[in-house]
Amino acid sequence: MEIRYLNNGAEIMGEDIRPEIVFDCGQCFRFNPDGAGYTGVACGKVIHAEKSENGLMLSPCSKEDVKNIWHRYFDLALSYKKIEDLFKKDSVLEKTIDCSRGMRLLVQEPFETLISFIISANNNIGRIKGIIERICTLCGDEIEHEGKIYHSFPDPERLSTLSVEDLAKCGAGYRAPYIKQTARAICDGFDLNAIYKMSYSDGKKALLSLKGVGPKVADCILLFAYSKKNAFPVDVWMKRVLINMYGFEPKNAVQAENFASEHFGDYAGIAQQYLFNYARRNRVI
DNA sequence: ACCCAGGGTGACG
DNA sequence: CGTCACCATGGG
Repeated sequence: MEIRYLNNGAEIMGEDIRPEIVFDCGQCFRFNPDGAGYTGVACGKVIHAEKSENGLMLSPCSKEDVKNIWHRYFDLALSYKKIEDLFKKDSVLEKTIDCSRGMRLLVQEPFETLISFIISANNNIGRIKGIIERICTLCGDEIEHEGKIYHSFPDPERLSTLSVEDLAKCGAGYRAPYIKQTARAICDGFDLNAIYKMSYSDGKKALLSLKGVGPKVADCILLFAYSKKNAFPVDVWMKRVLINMYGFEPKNAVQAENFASEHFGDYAGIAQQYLFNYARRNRVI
């Protein structure tokens, strides 16, 4: 992996990273197609990512931004080439590689991931994005980018200024009180940073104590914010994958962590994302 | 009108 | 421990 710095951007080379896969696979909700690439807000900054001749161009992006933010956010220390080679050994997973090539699990901020996946419950990705956007517009910080105003995801204190009614108006529905209560719990001292150091199962136990967080949402947070790659979230799409592609009985296709760790090893969570992406894009039913 | 979406909660056995 | 009705919302 090599990085070339230009006037206003940084070009990531040596890893096949495809914005339309990374930003439209259901792991994050704040990026949208823009020109030849995607623009979104993460870590309090607006960033545009698009495929370049030699790799992935990030802009605006200084050398310091790469060092302090994007190297971590895009998990650039991890090469996906060997991982894809491993995936080829599984005949089902092998089928997902073509349509998921260029995938990369992001390392997102815990609070944003927590609230976003509370909203995700029994919801679809389009609506989830809309709800989050309206919440950010209400109480996030304004960020100007190329003449447009974007909004950061609010911190726990700012989100707590919204009432349950405000959240409901954003479209959160019955999840509004869950968001309110969980934001309050973080303000009152629930330590999201402590989970970085916890094992997968201890982290899951901690997250499950928060309102609106069940097993699946906890797995998403552990995978997408804390990089716990043994997390294996099972939603309706993954149930279909487990039943139709791996021969699960429907009643057993709820929790599959043990199967995943035995079957996919250290990269179970990444395998999950390849499978999820494949199922959604090919309408596997 | 009905069904579905990156499910969780609370009640009841 | 497992099961299950119920939960807002909007697009297909």
